[in-house]
Amino acid sequence: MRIGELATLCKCPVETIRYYEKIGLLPKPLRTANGYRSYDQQHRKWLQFILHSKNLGFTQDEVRRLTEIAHLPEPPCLDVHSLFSDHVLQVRKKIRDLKQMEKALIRLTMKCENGSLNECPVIDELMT
Amino acid sequence: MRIGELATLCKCPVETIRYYEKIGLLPKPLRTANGYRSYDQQHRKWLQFILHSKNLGFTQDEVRRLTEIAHLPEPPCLDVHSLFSDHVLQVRKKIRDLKQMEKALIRLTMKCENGSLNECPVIDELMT
DNA sequence: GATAGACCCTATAGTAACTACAGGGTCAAG
DNA sequence: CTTGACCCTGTAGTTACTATAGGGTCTATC
Repeated sequence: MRIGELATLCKCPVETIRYYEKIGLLPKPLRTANGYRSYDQQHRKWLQFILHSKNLGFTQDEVRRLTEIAHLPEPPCLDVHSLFSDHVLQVRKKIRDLKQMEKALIRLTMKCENGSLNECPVIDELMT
Repeated sequence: MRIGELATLCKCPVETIRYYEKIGLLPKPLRTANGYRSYDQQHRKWLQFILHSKNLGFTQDEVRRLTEIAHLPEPPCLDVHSLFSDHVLQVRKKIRDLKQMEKALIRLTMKCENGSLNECPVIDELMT
């Protein structure tokens, strides 16, 4: 199948597929006589793998490590597990940080009294 | 005061201060005879304002709008309020998305049974 | 046989929000 | 008079793409 078909199948822009190939995340496909990329089902699986990992919030670097593990003949489950549990911790930290942010934002908007004031106390507080 | 002193006062790298000046977030300071930047207390307040806004998760563009409002003679509280409440919604959406992620990650790590398996079912699932 | 339109190709530049050089100048202390 | 800590400008690198320029290919239709 050609790149456009793979793109619609995986709901991923064509440029992104070429990009993943360029940075070595997705294995290079064969080329037809006219130079077009030619993909098979295995490529589809690899791309799916990358996209799902991204969806779970893994960075390019982490995805790279995951794909390296996945390409091994007998992927060691333990390595996958440790990558995942590290990542869960990071995600939890982000959630905590965002909740802090939310609290701070709400505290400040309270000072505004729904924006009914003429002078803005929020700006003053942000400057100090 | 010179850029290094401002940097240590605000706990912000020197390069970042120059960067904020370049993109027009921080007003250009006066220069001493030898070309060094010379900052006063007002600059410190503006920089503080930018840094605090970033800490609350505002993007550069939002910070720009906030600083524009803050630089007005009578900053309209209503505008600040609407920027803040929009932002709270975005933050909440991010929290929801991350919680989804966390759930999916945990469901997958469960499949691993603490990495004790020889074959990795997580990799298989990510490919489909 | 010409041409329009939908594909495909490469290579480069742009985005956010900085950070890290390279290659210089200034100034006070020893 | 030189060492070291500052300061300057300008450019390139980072992440994870997206967009554009400038072309080639293939199929259908007039």
